[in-house]
Amino acid sequence: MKQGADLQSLIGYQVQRANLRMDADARAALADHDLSPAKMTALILIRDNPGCDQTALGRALSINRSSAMKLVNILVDKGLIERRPGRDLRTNALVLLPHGEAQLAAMMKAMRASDAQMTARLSAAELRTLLDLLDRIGPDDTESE
Amino acid sequence: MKQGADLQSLIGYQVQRANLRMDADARAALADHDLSPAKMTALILIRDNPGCDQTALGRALSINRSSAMKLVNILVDKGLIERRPGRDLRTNALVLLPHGEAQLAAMMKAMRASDAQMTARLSAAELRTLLDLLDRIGPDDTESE
DNA sequence: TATTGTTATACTCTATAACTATA
DNA sequence: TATAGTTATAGAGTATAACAATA
Repeated sequence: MKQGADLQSLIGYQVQRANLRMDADARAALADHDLSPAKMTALILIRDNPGCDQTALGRALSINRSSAMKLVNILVDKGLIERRPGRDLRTNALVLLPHGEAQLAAMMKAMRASDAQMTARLSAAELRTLLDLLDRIGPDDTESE
Repeated sequence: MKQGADLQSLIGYQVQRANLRMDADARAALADHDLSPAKMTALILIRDNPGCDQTALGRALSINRSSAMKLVNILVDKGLIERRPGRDLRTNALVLLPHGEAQLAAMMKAMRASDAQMTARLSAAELRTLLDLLDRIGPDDTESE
């Protein structure tokens, strides 16, 4: 299939294509671990923010409370995290359990290998440049200045 | 929420974040047009490859025949494309209809504006660099040499 | 045998709306 | 009033498995 000039010139489309390639490889790398890349991200966020509540986790993952609820249920059912009493009687405090920590370590290893393999054709300097450019993608703020 | 070193160093994660930001803006830009970015991409591919069949379209979009079928049904129902007799009696030839062409033009305009707005903080040279780096993300081929 | 389209079914992820308890 | 969690329900998008027609 021909990919015309319209598609080639859209940055958003090319970012999406790159993301699809990386995500497919990451999913394959995690296939043995029974968790999607997004669920692994959730585990990392909970580990790095112990005691966070579900709503905050959802915000960090760009999903709403209800979706965060489902995600947390799955991780709890698998014995990877735990809900503990939170800072008031409404909130849960999420913590990573030892089992989750162990599984996360194994997944991170597979994920790093996938990441390195997919970016093997870029030098360290190019990777730094890429991260910088990606980070600067976002709404133009000139109107609010 | 803290975003620890593990996440910051994963290129795949940062590509995904950038993609999420651009996709959200693109969806908002297309909200009036009743078609997702992926469906707009399908229209572009059909326009640039008139007479292509559903399976080829699916391959270009990284979805299987069955999913392509559903997508094509939606575009046909909206009067944007048409199934015509293909190169043999098994295949359909997909073509963009005038109505689809008009809607695609309007969507491209909105999409280009969104794309430009989200990349406004990058210079033309930086955008070229970004496209080059993104294009080089993919499986390392060294073992097959 | 292989391929294209098609249909039925199911799964994942996400969202909305409403409810409860708490603040 | 506002917020956190919860539940029920629904929609989009995708996949698998099977079948018919055609190659």
